[in-house]
This record gives sequence, C-alpha cells and structure tokens, in this order.
Amino acid sequence: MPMPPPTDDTPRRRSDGEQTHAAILDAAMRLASIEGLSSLTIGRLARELGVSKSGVFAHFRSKQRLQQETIAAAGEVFEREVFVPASAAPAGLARLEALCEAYLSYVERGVFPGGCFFAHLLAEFDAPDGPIHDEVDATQRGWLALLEEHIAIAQHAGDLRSEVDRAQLAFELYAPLELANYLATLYRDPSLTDRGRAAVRATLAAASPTERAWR
Amino acid sequence: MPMPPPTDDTPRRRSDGEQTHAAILDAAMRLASIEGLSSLTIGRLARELGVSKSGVFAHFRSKQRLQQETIAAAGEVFEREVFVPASAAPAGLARLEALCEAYLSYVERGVFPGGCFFAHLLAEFDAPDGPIHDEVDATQRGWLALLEEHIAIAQHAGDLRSEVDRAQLAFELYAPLELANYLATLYRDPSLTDRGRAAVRATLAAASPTERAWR
DNA sequence: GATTAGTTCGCACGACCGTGCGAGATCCGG
DNA sequence: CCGGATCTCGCACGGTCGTGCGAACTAATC
Repeated sequence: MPMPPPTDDTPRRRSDGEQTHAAILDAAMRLASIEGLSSLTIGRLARELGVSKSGVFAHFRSKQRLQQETIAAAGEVFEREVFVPASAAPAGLARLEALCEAYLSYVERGVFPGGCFFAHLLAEFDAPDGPIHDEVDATQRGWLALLEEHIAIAQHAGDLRSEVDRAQLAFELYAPLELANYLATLYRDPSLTDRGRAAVRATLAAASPTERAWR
Repeated sequence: MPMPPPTDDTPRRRSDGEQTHAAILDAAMRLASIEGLSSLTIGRLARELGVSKSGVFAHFRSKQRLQQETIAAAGEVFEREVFVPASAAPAGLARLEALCEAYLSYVERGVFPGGCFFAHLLAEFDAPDGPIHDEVDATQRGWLALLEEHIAIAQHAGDLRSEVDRAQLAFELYAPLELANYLATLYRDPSLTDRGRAAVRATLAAASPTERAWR
C-alpha cells in the first residue's frame, strides 16, 4: 500500500518535494541543536515527521549530505537572526555592540531549542574528525575575524584604544557570548544572557579611550 | 574457544578484574572527551581494548552505569589535576587565580585528548534529558559557586572591590576558561590558553581595589 | 584434588542504523 | 488521454547497538 492517498483533501501540489525538503531540514536543525549533529538520525527524523525512512533518505542521498545541508540551513537562520539585524548598525563600535546584542537576543529568544546551533557544533567537532570539522573551524574563525574587523574600524574611528590587541579583544567579547549560551540552555534560564550583556559592556568599557573603565 | 589462555607468559594475577575495570574507564574518558558521552559505545570500547563486548559489559551491568562511572572517574581526574594544585594557594584572591591557572594548565597539557571532559558534557547535555543532565547542572553550579566563594573571601580581605557582583565576576572568569578550552581543542593550538590567561588577568584587574584597571 | 568465586568468552536476541531498489501514486506537458 | 517526472512508499540487506546467558578458564581455599 504505497502512499495511502494523502487522506487530507488538499491534493498534492506542485513541487511538494521542496516543502518536504525544507520541513526535514527544519526538524533536523531542531534536533541537532538539542542532541548534536551526530545523533541526528534518518529514522528518527522520519518518525518525527510521520514519513517513511525512504521518504527522508531520498531527499539527501547520504547521511553526510543531510548533515551538510542541515549546517547550511542553520547558517541561513543564523545570518537572518544575527548578522542581518546587526547590519543595521554602522560599521565599527556600534556594529560590534550590535553583533553581541544580536547574538544574545538570538540565544534569549530560543531560535534553536537547544541553544546556538554552532556553539553545539563547536563542542561536538572539536576533535579533528572528518570534513565537518573543517567547516566548524572555518565558521569560528570567520566569526572571530568579523569581530576583529569591527574592532579595527572602531580603533581607526577613535572609539576604541588603538593599543588593545584586536584578537585578544575579540576573544574576550566572544567568551561571555558562548558561556551565556551554554548556561542559558543548561539552566533553562534566558536571563543568563544578562550576565553576558554586562560582561560585554565591561570589556568594551575597559577598551574605550575614555578611561571610565570600571563598572 | 572461550579465553585462549592469555598467550603472554604473565599469568592472570589477583584481582585482574579491577585492573580491567580501570582500563575500561580510562579508555571511556578518552573517548567521551573526544566524541561525547553519548557516542560512547560498549562495542567500540571492547574493540579498542581488544576484549569482547561481554567482557566490557560484565563490569557495568548497563550502559547507564558505564556512563555514570565514567563521569565519576573524570571527576576524580579533574579534582587531581585542577582542584588539588589550586588548593596549594591560600583561600581568596590567590586561590581564585590558582583555580583559573590550574584549569588553563589542565587544558594546555591535554589531560583529556578532546579538551575538558566536563565542558564537553556542558554542551552535550544542555537540553533537559535524563538523569545525567542533573549531574552536569550540579557540576557547573558547583564550579561557579566555588569561584564565588573565593571572590567573597577576597572581598573580605580587601583584595577585590566589595561592590562587584560576585556571581557576575564568577561568570566573567569562567567565560574565557571555557572558550580557551574549546578553541584550543578546535584549533589544536594550546597557546590559545594564553588568551584565556590575559582575559582572566584583565577581569581581575578591573575588579581590583587599586584602580590600575587597564591592560 | 575437589570446590568455589571471579573473570572473560562465544553466541543469540531484538532494535535501530544507513543504504538501496522497485513500485505505486500523483502531477504536468503534450 | 497518455507518457514522463516527481514523490513517497514498502521491503530487504548488512552492520552495530545494548543486553542476556551459559560455559570455559584461572586462582585461591579447603
């Protein structure tokens, strides 16, 4: 009995496959952000979507493709939820603050139910395994490079002291964002992001040219 | 052909089981720190140790017990590698610095090949699943509480300003430790821990009563 | 030397994994 | 109305998982 006619009245529409494809990736992102990309399972996805395993498998022709497409899809979500909002701010210090705030807001709003998708990947593929490791590596370097870029602009604009080490400051801004993400998810308490906000504020204040570098 | 007599000349010694038990936990910690506790597999452990699956399984009578004993064993390693060295410093600011330094050193020395075992758990069980989540939760709260405790002592001793929010400062100290761990493992570059050291130093300087709060 | 406790073995079970294949169901262009 | 595309299906495969069981072997005790 292959395909017990869709039962619901709406007949199969043009390009039903694209819809399914997107729905699968949606569920995959949700699952992977909670339990990790490697415990993403075709059978489980199928069950969750009320679809046969073959129905899922046919859309990606290997598990690896499924994983890669899931990462790509999550990348688009991240771009939409973090990069785009932050881009409203002018390049430099304002953009730097906007990036941090956009990240914390994205954690706070629970865009992914298991916390930041990429933070999860960072922890999961921290050991040098397979091709996904390189992708994660590049993602992290890109994020840090973006922060550094705006630090540099802020320095040239005189909004940050020019002696501060850019890579070090990027690290110090990123650190509280990550920890806020992990603890907010672990404790199920989005208010943890306020700790992140305070930390970012303090770090930027310490790097500001006006020496009001205390909380 | 069960048990092809141990082949090597050394005959089975008293309490061979305890040795095996410990060897299994050793391999389990190694594996779990790299690939996560949930991809810890009895079959894989057995293969890695050149032993039958039953030979592994018999020592723990369920997978859950294996996982719990692995966490406990890693806790002992952490205690030996971080808590004990730090305890040499007097309580308060010195202990606080010693704890951060001990953690970074433990990351740097690669005590676990996949980076800090507990940081991995923090990321892996950030979603509320099962009994292990509670254990991870408690571990993290304990670590933060320990930092807070020595912050309080340092404040009473006048080594840190008494107005600073203890929980916030603990968060700001923990954040660079975690990120240093993740990036050092991801980039295979232990020198990342120096970023963590600099961040800790800056954060403590900003909280110090003498206002030399710049890098 | 027989007994006993302890350790590891082979083997089997059901469940789930990723992957393939052929077959129906539906839709679209002719 | 017909023929190809497109989806999704059921089914089957080999592999690995966690878990049990009985048996073989060793070392220590009587």
